[in-house]
Amino acid sequence: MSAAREKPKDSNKTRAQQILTAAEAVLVEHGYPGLTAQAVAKRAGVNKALVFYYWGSTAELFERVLERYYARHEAALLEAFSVEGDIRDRIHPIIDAYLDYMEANRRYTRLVQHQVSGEQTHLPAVQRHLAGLMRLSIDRLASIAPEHGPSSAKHLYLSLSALVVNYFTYAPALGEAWGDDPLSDEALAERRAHVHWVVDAWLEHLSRARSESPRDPQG
Amino acid sequence: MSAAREKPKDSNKTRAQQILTAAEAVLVEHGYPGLTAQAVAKRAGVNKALVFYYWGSTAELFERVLERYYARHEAALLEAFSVEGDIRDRIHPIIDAYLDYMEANRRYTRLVQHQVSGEQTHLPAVQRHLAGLMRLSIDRLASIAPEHGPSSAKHLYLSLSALVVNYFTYAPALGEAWGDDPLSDEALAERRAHVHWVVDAWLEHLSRARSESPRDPQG
DNA sequence: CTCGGTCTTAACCGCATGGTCAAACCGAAC
DNA sequence: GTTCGGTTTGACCATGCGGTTAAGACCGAG
Repeated sequence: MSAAREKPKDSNKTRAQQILTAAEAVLVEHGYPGLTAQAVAKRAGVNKALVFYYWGSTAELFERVLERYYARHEAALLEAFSVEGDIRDRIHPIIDAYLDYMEANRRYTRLVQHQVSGEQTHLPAVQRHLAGLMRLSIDRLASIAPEHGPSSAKHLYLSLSALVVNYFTYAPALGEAWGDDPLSDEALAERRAHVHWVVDAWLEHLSRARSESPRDPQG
Repeated sequence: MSAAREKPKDSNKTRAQQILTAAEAVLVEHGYPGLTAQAVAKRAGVNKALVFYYWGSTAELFERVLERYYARHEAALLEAFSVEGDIRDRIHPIIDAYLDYMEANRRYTRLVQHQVSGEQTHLPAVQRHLAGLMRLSIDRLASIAPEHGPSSAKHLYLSLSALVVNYFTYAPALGEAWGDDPLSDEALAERRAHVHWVVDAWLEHLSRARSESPRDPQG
């Protein structure tokens, strides 16, 4: 078995990676229904059969791309949470880091939303990654939110990501309802301020509940 | 032109309405990609060509179903808002009515989410309806939230619907992350309590901001 | 019973899809 | 230069799609 032809003629990437990158581009541009073997092949400048030669099926290809995204997502979240000191003092930088990542991956955001709201076919993959992200966040939020109940960490995490993710999901549809572009720098900054505002409201409400009924920190 | 055959042989519905109902069922069960003429025809127990005879195209069929949903949505929202007195006292019943509707239409919720996060093809319809709903809500929330800024009514509305809608969107994916079924009665009740909790936090934060800087109610 | 419009159907078309395959290509080892 | 094995290709297949069409079934009006 001779080694694979070592000829990185195009940006020193292997053919398989070229195709994966092309798939990524196609996916964020045209969504899951647009992720056809033909489209990927054309984008990568290769024959359609090569897609199957290297990746077996389009479903496999999709899962790999999704895996990439979630790996980055988890890394970003981990890094955001890696601040020191009381989380109450650091929560806003964390939120900012989360928002930064989401803004940078806004097209993925819509894609994942699309996928998770769609068929059950690829649900297991999403499920697996989502569970990891949630466990991670709940763990880090344990010191400021109860484990169970209406103000529990899992609800707060879910709501926070809903706040952020849904904005990008609905952005294209908001064009008419709002006067200006929801994805302009100004609009994004205002949304960011809103998220911070919401988090402040939560923290305030959490601490007030704690001070009013110190016997029952479980909420 | 003689009148259409007045023979409601099957649950006194016209053929066109039977097909529309079938399309609705297919849509909420298999999503937009599953809404094929064949599937609808099979569901309705009629020939495939009939779908086109009555509705022209599958796209047209989809829009009609969506229109139905949004009409109901807007009606539910209007009725929820039709309470009297200070909105601050009535906000919780309103939220409950909103949640009631969403719970009753949870499959639609995922569908709309799926659609709005998908291709641009059917965006205009979603856009039109969404704009109406948003205008309505902002109007009713004007007395408790500023018109612009981070705590403005439009952000609050968007965030509130995100809280509610995303829960159903992600419900299937939450199975692994949470121990119990996110759609069980208990889980739904807890989520409902969470939404109320969030709204309370918002109201508190809003009134505090107002009392702290009464000169600038614009936020 | 016939007429005429409405409804319904099977058969068909063109197209794009995911996926396969055998043959051709090509650099390296001998 | 010839063989060898990984790589690449165009041609091909079955399937399902949206949509059309022409012919017939049905049924009330005359």
